[in-house]
Amino acid sequence: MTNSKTTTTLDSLPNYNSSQVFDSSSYMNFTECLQGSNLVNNSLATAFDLSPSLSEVFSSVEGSHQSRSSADQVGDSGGGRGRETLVSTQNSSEAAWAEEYSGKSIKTSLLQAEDGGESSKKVNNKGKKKGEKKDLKVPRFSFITKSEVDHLEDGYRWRKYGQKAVNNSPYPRSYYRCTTQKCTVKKRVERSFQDPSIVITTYEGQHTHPVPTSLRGNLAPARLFTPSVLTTNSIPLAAGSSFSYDSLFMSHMNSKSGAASINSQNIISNTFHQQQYQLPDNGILQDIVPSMFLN
DNA sequence: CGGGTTTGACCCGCGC
DNA sequence: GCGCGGGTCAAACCCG
Repeated sequence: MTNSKTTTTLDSLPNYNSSQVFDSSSYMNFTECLQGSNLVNNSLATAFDLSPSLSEVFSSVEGSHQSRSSADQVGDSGGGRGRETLVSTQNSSEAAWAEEYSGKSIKTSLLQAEDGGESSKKVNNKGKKKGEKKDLKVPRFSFITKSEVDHLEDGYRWRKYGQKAVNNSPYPRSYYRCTTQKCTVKKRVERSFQDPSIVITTYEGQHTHPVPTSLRGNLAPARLFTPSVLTTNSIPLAAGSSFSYDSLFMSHMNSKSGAASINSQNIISNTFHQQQYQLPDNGILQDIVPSMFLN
């Protein structure tokens, strides 16, 4: 675990039609999403920068509604517009995307699945607390990583609470929970059986606390997506400008829900606060933005 | 000893 | 109704 550089390409939702993929109400704003997914508060930065073996990342966002049937969400997806098709439901996705990506360079895409169906169905109705079901939308954010290590360092502390064998795969799926009290974020990690170098990480929920300072010193937000991490060709934003992921996210949501497609102007001007991140001067990050949300 | 991991059992929803 | 598979629990175990 020491080689590779991380190259990430954010594309867009592989499998869905932009016009129907989202139900904005079901998604949290991007920052939340990222935060919940450890992507913002330095987590991914950690992963990208500090995880030696990480070489490529593929990401996706899922807003989950538990109510949807998997057939619903996955079903029609039929390869959204010429992009890589990536079935978001993880159970069946394995083969699907392994197939898709094996042999090709993996591109990072912001995949939004309305819940990825996969686990949403059962979610948590453990016999114990049946009174309270956490049915509501559990925001999910998943990404594919080409890494030799399964559990990427993301700044948060996790406790493994389970492991299951995955169908048709020699690699097990591990379940982690954030160790911070009252934080219900979960993370699921599994490796592609077709391409063992690929790891699928899915975050569920959002952290209710800041990243536990510590682990790796301080990681500046700007380093979140480092130049080496991102490569993509898409609509550029003004380099050096700061933006809010939330804005982007919301814009995306809007565009998804029927509104006109977003434009960088929108993205930058909208403010949904929370954290704002500085775009690196080299403009790399700017590339990622539009591509993440335009679709 | 506290905190994390392992692992088999259990729960539950879904499809047949 | 039943079996399957995913997700979670929790006791046992490990480790610093």
